[in-house]
Amino acid sequence: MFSTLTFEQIPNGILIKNLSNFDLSQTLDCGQCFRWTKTSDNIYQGIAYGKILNIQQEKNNIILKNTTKEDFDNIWKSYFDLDTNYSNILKNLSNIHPFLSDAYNYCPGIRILNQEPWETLCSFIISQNNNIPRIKKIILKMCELFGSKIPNSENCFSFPSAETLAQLNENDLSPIKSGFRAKYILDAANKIAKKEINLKSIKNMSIYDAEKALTKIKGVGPKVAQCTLLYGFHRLEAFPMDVWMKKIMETYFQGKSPDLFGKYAGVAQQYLYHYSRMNAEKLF
DNA sequence: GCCCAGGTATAAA
DNA sequence: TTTATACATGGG
Repeated sequence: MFSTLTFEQIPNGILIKNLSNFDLSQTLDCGQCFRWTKTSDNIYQGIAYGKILNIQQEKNNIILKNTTKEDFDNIWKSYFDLDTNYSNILKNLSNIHPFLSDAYNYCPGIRILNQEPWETLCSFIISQNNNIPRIKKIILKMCELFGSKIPNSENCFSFPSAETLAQLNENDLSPIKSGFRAKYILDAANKIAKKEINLKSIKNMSIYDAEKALTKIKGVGPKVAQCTLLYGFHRLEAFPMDVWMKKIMETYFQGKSPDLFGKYAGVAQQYLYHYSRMNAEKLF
């Protein structure tokens, strides 16, 4: 049976107890999000939906600091996917194939976050042919230059809206050092701002139609589109097939140990969710 | 210097 | 329809 989530209000925050299949570093450092920083052991600070959060993990207990009950209910509960019972899903997936079981054992604590669609789209456009530290730097700079300062914060900025970015040109973007991706960011911002592509309607499209709509943006191919759908729309059936997934599968099915999991701990686990809805057996 | 980074657009086979 | 190459930038 699914035990309901129990949490209690503490001074200036929320305490959640006995949460299984939740690991902060596996979730926040796996490459699905780019605005979290480890500030000390087991503590991360991040920004989403225009709010700052400090979050700490001690074994199966999570403390959300500097937040309110209201923000927890409206934002963070959904952001960290706390209403989903991962244990049963993952247990069932593990029984499908040893590959999935290995993937599960490698990183059992990854949650698929509910991030903002526009931020996710923009972030994954920046991610192409790039590495995570630099992706984070570019996004940080972009927020500092074009986002709004978060009230009562020292130096924290929200993610700039598509409307804001749509007013810029390539030259304006040069300080963020996004290189050839600048024109892609601008094309995305323009198409979203002009409602040429409506992010709200994408939520309800089939995965196929959604990918087709997103790939109308310059610089958005299948990988960026599927990542956006998985991480920005929480479409668990999305399947971002990338070079590493291909390598892992090739390696695995040649009978070798998929040591490649070590390079991107997130990959295997993230792709698990794909199989929860797709007919995975065919692939094996 | 050279190579790579969780891709994509573009130009050739 | 598949296969190469450039692309901006920074770090190893």
